[in-house]
Amino acid sequence: MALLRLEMNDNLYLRDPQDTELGRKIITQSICMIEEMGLEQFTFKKLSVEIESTEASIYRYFENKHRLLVYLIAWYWNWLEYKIEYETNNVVDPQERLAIAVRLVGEKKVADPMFPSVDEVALQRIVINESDKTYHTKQVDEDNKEGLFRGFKSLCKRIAVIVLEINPDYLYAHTLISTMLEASHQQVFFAEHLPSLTEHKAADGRVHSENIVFLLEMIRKTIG
Amino acid sequence: MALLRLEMNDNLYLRDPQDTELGRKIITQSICMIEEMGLEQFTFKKLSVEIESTEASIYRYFENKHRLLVYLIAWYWNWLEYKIEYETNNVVDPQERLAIAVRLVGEKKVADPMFPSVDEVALQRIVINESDKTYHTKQVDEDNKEGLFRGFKSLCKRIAVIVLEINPDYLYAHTLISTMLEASHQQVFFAEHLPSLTEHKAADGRVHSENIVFLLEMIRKTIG
DNA sequence: TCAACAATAATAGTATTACTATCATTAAAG
DNA sequence: CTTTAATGATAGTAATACTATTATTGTTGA
Repeated sequence: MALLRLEMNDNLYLRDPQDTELGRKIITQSICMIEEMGLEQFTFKKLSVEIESTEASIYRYFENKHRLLVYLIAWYWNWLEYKIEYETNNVVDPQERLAIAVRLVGEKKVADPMFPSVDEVALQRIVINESDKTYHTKQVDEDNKEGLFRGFKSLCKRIAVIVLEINPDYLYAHTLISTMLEASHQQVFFAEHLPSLTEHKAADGRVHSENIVFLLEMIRKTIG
Repeated sequence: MALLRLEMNDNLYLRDPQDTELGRKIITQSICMIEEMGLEQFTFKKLSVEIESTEASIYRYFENKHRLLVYLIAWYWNWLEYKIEYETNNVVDPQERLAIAVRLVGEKKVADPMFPSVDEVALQRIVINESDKTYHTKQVDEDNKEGLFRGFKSLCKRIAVIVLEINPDYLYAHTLISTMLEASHQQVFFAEHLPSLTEHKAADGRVHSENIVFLLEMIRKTIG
């Protein structure tokens, strides 16, 4: 199987981590550590110890840990969009394409052999736990100008377009889809930590399948 | 007009800030500062300078700045629930009660003279920008056990009950309402900072009214 | 009226974090 | 085989998130 590389916005990094051994180690190990200890406990110092490198070297790849997080999350959305594109290709019925997209967004991910340096399972957990922190900052607007959130916006648009194909008169396609994208991880978090906020059950992977049903039904009924 | 005091969970603070002059100054000034500079830039040191007190004194009220944020957000949800209770009292039609609740959740807030030490306008901005940070931490579960999120959960339940009155067979009442509560501030944030994610327009207070229309319609159609 | 008690102020100090800077070493490319 | 790019080693800084100690003030109630 040929190895792919997702095209990432230049501004996400100082030096492209996909280019070097050290870069890939940064990605692999940071995913592992952020998932385990959470973003706040994670530091470049700790990471440098794990990968047997130095803080200074990591700083040559990413300006700071926020940028690294944004990179990881952006990678996830790019990957998801690629998968959606791939799996909806040649599917003519927009209802069916919508169902595929929602399933791909909501399902529990498994490792993708196409990208051996990325643990997609752990990365999805990071998205569930930390992704909102990428834009809830004082510098959102500058970060946005630099295109750091293009992945998420592009994914939202792609699904919104399907919605508009189904019902061209629906006024809130992007609003609805960004709401559902957020709910796709928020509800998993709620099921695990604040279960009274949702009917979904965290046990096994039930949350994901229940959530897919919920989200798809919500979209279909809402757009009529 | 009689001054009220919202009943807050004891675990939210070390010493009740509503009891003392200094406590109220902490609340008033921290709302102002967090809104202005964002949670990350905000520190107890800076706050102590503004209120002409000391870090140590503030630490006698709140364990740390995260707890202070949780307190403020909890206050907001308690306040909202109180308003909903008040305004839906004696309204028999559940559809009408739902509409009132969604309007109160989504509308742009104005200062409530009942609580002079709280700037509700600024506090709503904090909810929009920072509220997700209250639970996206490693200690969610302990915090939740201490009841720190009771306000939000209680509000969610109250509206979910209305949904179930309208359609007792709907399976995802809490899921849908927690989704809509999140969307109620997320969409405002998007309109202001990532406008391609939403049809809502940030100009004036349009986001709020457009969002109310969107959210109510989404709920109504989804529950059938 | 005074004692004692609670709240706060003043001050200092610590460990950790999030960097920045400098210079030495290694590895790869021309 | 030399130049240069990447990395390593090491050091240092300002800010943060606290904790601790002692002094001062203001209130209460005996």
